[in-house]
Amino acid sequence: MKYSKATNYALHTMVYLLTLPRNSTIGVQSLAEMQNLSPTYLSKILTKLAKGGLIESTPGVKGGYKVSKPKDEISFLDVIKTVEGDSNLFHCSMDHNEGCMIERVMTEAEQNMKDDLDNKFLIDIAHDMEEKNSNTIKGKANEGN
Amino acid sequence: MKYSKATNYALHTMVYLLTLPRNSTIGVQSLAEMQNLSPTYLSKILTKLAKGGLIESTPGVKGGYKVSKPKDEISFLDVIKTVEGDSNLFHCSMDHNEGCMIERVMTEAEQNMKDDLDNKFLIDIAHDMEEKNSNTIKGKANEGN
DNA sequence: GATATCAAAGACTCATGTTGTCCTTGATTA
DNA sequence: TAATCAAGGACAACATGAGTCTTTGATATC
Ligand code: SF4
Ligand code: SF4
Repeated sequence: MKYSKATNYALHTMVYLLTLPRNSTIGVQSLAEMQNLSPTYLSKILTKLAKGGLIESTPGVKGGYKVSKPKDEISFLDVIKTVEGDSNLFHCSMDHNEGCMIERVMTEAEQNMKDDLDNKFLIDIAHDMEEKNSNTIKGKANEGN
Repeated sequence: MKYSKATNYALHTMVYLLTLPRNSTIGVQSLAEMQNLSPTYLSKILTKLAKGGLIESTPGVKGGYKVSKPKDEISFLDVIKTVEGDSNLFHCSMDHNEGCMIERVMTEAEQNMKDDLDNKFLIDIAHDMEEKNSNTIKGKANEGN
């Protein structure tokens, strides 16, 4: 019962993408270097994020990734749901499920967490990181046209 | 990122134990039968619950398990923490952890879930199950002396 | 049009954790 | 002493996560 590392990578990548100027892109190569992990693995995660509509990718020489939503609308939950999936933490396989109290309590509690995560936005983290940009991750992005 | 089956088993077992009359015990054999699972596996879970102080076990012929706390004080969180462990869902291995915003957001959200789970008590589920005791699990307990 | 640069995707391996079994040990009651 | 209970270690089976390698396909630049 833990968040996967992929979620961690996804969050950091998204935060970094939010610090980039509008219309500039950055490749998976650079993104992977910053976090010291394999480009191919990160690529799979980014593909997920792209399919989830959070980022978009352009192939080719000056290609790369950039966010594809208004920067202030991307919540933690958006990222987590995309990477981890959006099924419930607790689910019972039994079929007499009619108004099961246990499942209900568990799901309601989980919803509290999700509600909170849906109200925390990555842009705030990005701003915070930019302020104390001392030891934060850095990379070179492609200039936007 | 899911609750383990062990948590499910633990919750159901605890709920059932709460329906038993004071000072009566029931063996892992019967408990396992009700839930259609192996006694030895359930035994490990129950041992965890025992070490966590939620239940206590007495060996020997008329032995078995019974709750070892006031029945109305056992929360969902008590059980979950004992089975799943109480570490955080999100944890970053980096050491520049000084006031990390990401981890903070994630942990705070998790805390909301935990707070809720700590305010939901198993005894209420047990009462609810007793009311509509139609299709609920049943077993024979040892009479209390 | 050839080439370099990018993402996407499938197949695969490796690590880890969950789930479960088997067998032994040890305590308690009858 | 024998039957009945839990505790625990060792192990196997399985699922999932984590990561690598390689191929394919799209795009821009020259
Ligand atoms: S009571 Fe609820 S959690 Fe338990 S077996 Fe039935 S549906 Fe599943
Ligand atoms: S910013 Fe926070 S979550 Fe990210 S690497 Fe640093 S400590 Fe970990």
